[in-house]
Amino acid sequence: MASALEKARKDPESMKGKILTVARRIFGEYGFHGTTTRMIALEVGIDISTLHYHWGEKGDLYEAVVLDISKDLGQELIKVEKRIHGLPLQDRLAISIDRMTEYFFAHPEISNLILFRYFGKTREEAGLDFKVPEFTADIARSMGLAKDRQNVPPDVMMKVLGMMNSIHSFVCGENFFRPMVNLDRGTYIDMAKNTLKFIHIPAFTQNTDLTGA
Amino acid sequence: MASALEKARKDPESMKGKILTVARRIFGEYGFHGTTTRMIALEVGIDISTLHYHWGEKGDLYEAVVLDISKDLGQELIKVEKRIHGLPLQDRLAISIDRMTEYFFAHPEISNLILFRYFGKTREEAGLDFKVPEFTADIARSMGLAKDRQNVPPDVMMKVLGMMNSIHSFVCGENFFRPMVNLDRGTYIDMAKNTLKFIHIPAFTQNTDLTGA
DNA sequence: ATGTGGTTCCATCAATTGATTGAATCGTAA
DNA sequence: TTACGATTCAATCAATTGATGGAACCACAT
Repeated sequence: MASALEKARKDPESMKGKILTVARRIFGEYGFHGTTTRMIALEVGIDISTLHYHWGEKGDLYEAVVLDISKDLGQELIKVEKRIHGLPLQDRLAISIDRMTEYFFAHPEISNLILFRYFGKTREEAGLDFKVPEFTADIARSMGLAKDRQNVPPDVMMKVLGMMNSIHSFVCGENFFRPMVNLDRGTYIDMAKNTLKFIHIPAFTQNTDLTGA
Repeated sequence: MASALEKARKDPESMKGKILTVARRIFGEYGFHGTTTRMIALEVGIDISTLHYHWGEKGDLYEAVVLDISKDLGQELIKVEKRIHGLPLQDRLAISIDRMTEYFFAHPEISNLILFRYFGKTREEAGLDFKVPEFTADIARSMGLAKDRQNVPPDVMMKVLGMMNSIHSFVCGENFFRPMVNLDRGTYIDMAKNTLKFIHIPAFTQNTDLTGA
């Protein structure tokens, strides 16, 4: 049933919505196994039975969170795509990196959950995924690096993945990295953006072909 | 007591050593909370009480794993540093990326645990860390991007962090990314290396200064 | 007020999990 | 062989955790 999720997404003030919001954050911070239903319920200020009443078992709530985030991300990607449509590659890259970085820093639980999904195994096999392959191919296409979303060359996929992962890394690693460079949050975000642009734009615009095996 | 760890490191065939080896992998795959002492014991083929006899409580074993990996990584960095000493920047970067990528792909649990350490919260506060700040500063210095390991400029720190994280991402994300690009392991690793060099070398060698706020 | 459907919480359960105890086992030196 | 320390395991405990049942509560139409 996507109806439960749709209702929660449309009415964030409802109990379903409040639980979903908190669950996104807690699952993002602690991962699936590190999160207990009691942690979420406590944060919302409700009993665990209320949580189960609305979302079923823990795994179902987690799937709802993944789906919720996947939808948000998809919407954001469409917005960015419209914004950059028709611009020269250099500008498309710069604007995309700025906006996506801004977006993920505003919603760090998205980056957190995506990285957890990539890297961490769950004891019970997880069925649902983040549509990362589709999103990645879409980004490649909207960047003008591939004609259509099918048949994106592997090296382009790798570059796009590398770029997205770089953003996620700076977002998820903020608690760890920011004390290292001793910057306030705003400056850290700006520096992340500039570093990302500085690093990744040349990778897509330079002509030298080093990617051949 | 570092003596227990030292013994395990010197004699990987000992029970302490076998447990440590398995623990590295399992903790890396499932994270701290996702790993149970029974999973480790089962894999080693022993009883959990034997595991506790050798390593104390779960958190102690995890700390030993972190310390173990930190030492391995430190040794590898020293090797790389010797290898690239005196070479021009371009070569230092290329060789470092090749070797570090090769190394992490050969020991993916190191990348896994580092990323878990960065990104995931543990319910009980973890005391020990990976000496990432020191390592990062060391890398910056050995790259010739800073005079000494103190006072590495923030933008250089960010670039180095970005580079290291990119490597970890390709390593940790292999199970997720490789099916997307449909490559065998060797080709995937080669393409990761080339992509990393292609992306990061220009970031350190080009003159354009985009990092200023 | 009365009933009804939807919601919430208290009490509780079963399974999992980290950890310990005490008995058995093994290697080895006397 | 015997004795002793080190190691291993079966059995067990207490705490945590996911999940449920049933009573209480609430809003609202009749």
